[in-house]
Amino acid sequence: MFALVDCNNFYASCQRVFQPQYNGKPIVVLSNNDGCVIARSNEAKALGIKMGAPAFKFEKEFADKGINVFSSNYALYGNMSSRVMTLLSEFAPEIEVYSVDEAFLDFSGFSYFDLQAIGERMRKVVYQGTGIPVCVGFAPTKALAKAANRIAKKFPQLGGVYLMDSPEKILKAMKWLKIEDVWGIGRQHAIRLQAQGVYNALDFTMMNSDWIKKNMSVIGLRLQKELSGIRTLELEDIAPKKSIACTRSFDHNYSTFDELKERVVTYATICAEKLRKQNSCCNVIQVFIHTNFFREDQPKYSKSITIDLPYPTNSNLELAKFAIEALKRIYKDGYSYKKAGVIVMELTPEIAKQTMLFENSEPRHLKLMEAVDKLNKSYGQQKVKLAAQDLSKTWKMKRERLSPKFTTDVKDIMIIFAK
DNA sequence: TCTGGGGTCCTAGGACCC
DNA sequence: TCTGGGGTCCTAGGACCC
Repeated sequence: MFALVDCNNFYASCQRVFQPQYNGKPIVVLSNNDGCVIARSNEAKALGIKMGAPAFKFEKEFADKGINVFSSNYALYGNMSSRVMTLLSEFAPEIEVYSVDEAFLDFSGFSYFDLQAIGERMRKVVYQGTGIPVCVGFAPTKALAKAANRIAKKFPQLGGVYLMDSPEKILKAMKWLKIEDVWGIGRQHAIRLQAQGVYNALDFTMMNSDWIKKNMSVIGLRLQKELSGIRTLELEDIAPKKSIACTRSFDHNYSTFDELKERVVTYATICAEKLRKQNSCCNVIQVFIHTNFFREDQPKYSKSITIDLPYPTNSNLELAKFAIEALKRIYKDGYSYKKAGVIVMELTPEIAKQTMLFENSEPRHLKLMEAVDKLNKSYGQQKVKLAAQDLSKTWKMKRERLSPKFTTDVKDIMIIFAK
């Protein structure tokens, strides 16, 4: 059996851990720039707040309904996530951290154990150790464990744990699970499947597999097997990333090359830093810029460019240089830009860099970057910058309702007075 | 005024090779 | 009248996930 453990309304729950006055109250968490809703507590869901709702359109509704709004605080969520995962990893020999708020655990060989009891114990231990509520679904395949978890979440009377351990239970669940809620079926596939008369997971398992292969590729076929109880997916190891990105919307429109250059250079250095963290170099860099897609009253422009690098690198200086080069080739005067991004691809291990015929094959700026990373680690992100990042400018993301970083910043650690 | 960010995988079709 | 066959690699685009 696999278990899928998923944190309930994760970001919203993180906000509550150190601010228990919001327990039982509706809260939402906004994306970067306080853009749109990306997490909701159950109370907020019940009040009809939709995922992805743009915050500025719902200001009034938030106020009227007494919904508490938070800017996203990724430092807090990341740290809470690793605490949850550490606790979970004690329960099974293998764990796959599938995302920031969920993990698969492999319980094969546990046939003489009481999985229901183990599930309940996981919930208790995680809640006690972190304050984060989780739900647990057990099933013979990963796709079914996803379904079991959904059932544990949807039916509170189950106590947060659902053990899908018999063909009857699987059948019942597959009848209940709507096709659009199946893990791996997105909007497009759901529409096409419904047109074929497939409305739930059971219909899908009984479907002609030629149609599935043709319209959903081998991924669809695998999913069909998974839902029929045939195991095709195993736990996956943590692999180094194949691409790394840093993309951001701006708090207001930018129109000059220099403003964009400052942003793009900063994004490039962030990519470089992430590369060094996983000991990779990149061989390709992509830069894009675009105007605000939502504005009908402004001229639209969107362009991206991909550049092959002459040598693999993870140096801030090198990547900044190539990013500026790329930006020069796509920047056009006369537009108001809303977003830019840098993506690095074709990653290779730092040690396996190809020796160059005409270039010095020594990895560039290795020592320098090591020093930069050390300084930034001690004194804070982006403390050491490139001159092209315009030191006088302090670029700010809109984060008007940011909570303290309760667990990752000494200044924000709570002080408790005991009488 | 104000609408997120970061990933993965698969396929078809074109270019190219011998 | 007649114009091969068998491959590989790369890219763009589409789908999905959190």
